[in-house]
Amino acid sequence: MSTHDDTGHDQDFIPLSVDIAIFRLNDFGGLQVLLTQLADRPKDPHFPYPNAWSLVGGRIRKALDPDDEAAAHRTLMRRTGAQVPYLEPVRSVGSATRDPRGWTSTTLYFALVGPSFGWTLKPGDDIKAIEWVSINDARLRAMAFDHTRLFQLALERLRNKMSYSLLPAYLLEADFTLPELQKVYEQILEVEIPKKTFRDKILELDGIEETGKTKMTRGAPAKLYRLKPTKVPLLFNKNLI
Amino acid sequence: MSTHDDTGHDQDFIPLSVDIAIFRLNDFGGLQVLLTQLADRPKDPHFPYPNAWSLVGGRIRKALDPDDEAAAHRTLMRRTGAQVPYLEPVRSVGSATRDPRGWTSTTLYFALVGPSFGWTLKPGDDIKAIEWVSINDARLRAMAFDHTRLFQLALERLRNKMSYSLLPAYLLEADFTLPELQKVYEQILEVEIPKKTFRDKILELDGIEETGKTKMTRGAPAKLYRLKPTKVPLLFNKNLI
DNA sequence: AGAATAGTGTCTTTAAGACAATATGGC
DNA sequence: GCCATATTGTCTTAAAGACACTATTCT
Repeated sequence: MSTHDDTGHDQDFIPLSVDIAIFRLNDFGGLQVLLTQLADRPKDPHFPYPNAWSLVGGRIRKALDPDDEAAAHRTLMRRTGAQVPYLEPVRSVGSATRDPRGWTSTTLYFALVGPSFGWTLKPGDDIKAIEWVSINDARLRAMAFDHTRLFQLALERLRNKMSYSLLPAYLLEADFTLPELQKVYEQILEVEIPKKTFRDKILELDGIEETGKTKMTRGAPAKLYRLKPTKVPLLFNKNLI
Repeated sequence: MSTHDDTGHDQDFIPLSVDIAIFRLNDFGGLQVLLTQLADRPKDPHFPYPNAWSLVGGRIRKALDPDDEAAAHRTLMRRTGAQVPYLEPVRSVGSATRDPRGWTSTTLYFALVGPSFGWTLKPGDDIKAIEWVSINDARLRAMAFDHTRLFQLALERLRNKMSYSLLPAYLLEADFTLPELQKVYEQILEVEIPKKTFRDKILELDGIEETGKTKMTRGAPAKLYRLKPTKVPLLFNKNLI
């Protein structure tokens, strides 16, 4: 048996969607996620969550999406008008109960964008508002469908993976300093990391390189680094924290 | 927008399946995975992979499966007649090309079973044979659909996760000794671990407890341990290796 | 000059690993 | 007793962390 079974009953076709937890840092270094507010839909009295907030998401369209990652990119493009630099699948959730109208399945992604991500937030017929929201915002605790749990899964994956990878670099400009990078780790993981240890481990990883430029701050100027052009963000063999 | 979009077109319903990489150890400690051989289906000339080997899998059935994990359990039960002690989702893959007949999506799981997993392998109309196969077996390199890649993803997840968790305990009897556990790590990760380091880290984790019994070997008897009854297999804060 | 921050060096503490010592069974 | 293996203890080495020192820029 496999994916494919011609004995499959017609009634077993299931609506498939993607939902994306897209993260950025606000001007003070706080982590935010992009939420959309579902419209009223007066013409659709069975729509279960009018006015509720949800992650960015949308149905997979066979004709438009060669694969599920393409569906995620298309959905983000539709709402933000820009291409995200980092996108990875977290997991899929399918059940009879996550949508009161019946069996559905969604694939959850998480995305990271830097401060100069060139988005233009685009509501639409089905979306009343779209907004960057702090990860402590109360709206995240009462979202449509199972999106509260999806958001938690995405945040957990982000925290987990950043403790052994250079992922947080995608939340900064392409050129960044080590003190900036350290602050991102400390802010999101809510820990303090000894400066020496942090620098030694990051540099030993050999996943970033000097740009030759420096960035002025209030004190001494800091060297600017960039990610080396590898496909995958480099992984620590031991945890950073 | 969300999982749910009443503007979704009928032609965007997509066949959904689960595929499971179920692992066990053979009598010599080698890792094996359960494969099925797809039947001929002479009545179905469009079936793309007659006689090919594949992971255990099947269509999700709305009427039978409250959620995707239930579908995985039901599919495993159908082929092995037994309940697996450990099952976790790896990721979903959906694309227009993974099945030549059109857009499909599957959720990949991996499962671990111990030596006394009470299975009875059950072929069927659509399955010609079902067999435990060493992870080096050539059939794994030429499976139906994208199952070769799915298998690699599952194996990668297993190797990755066992380096910071007690997962390998699920490949042993409920009561196991530390030398047995160490051999599983070493076998699957293909590394040697210093005995003292291994024991110290495993015990410090506090995820296993002594049963009070011992197991005779060729030399001195070894203490038997069992997993403490926590839901989640305990995670190391630093990698084991 | 003084404040603020970047980057480095040194010493202490902690963890990992090598290796030996002891213990317990089967034969 | 002898062999094989389990389990623990000790010492060495390596990594992590505390902390101080130097360097650079701005005011």
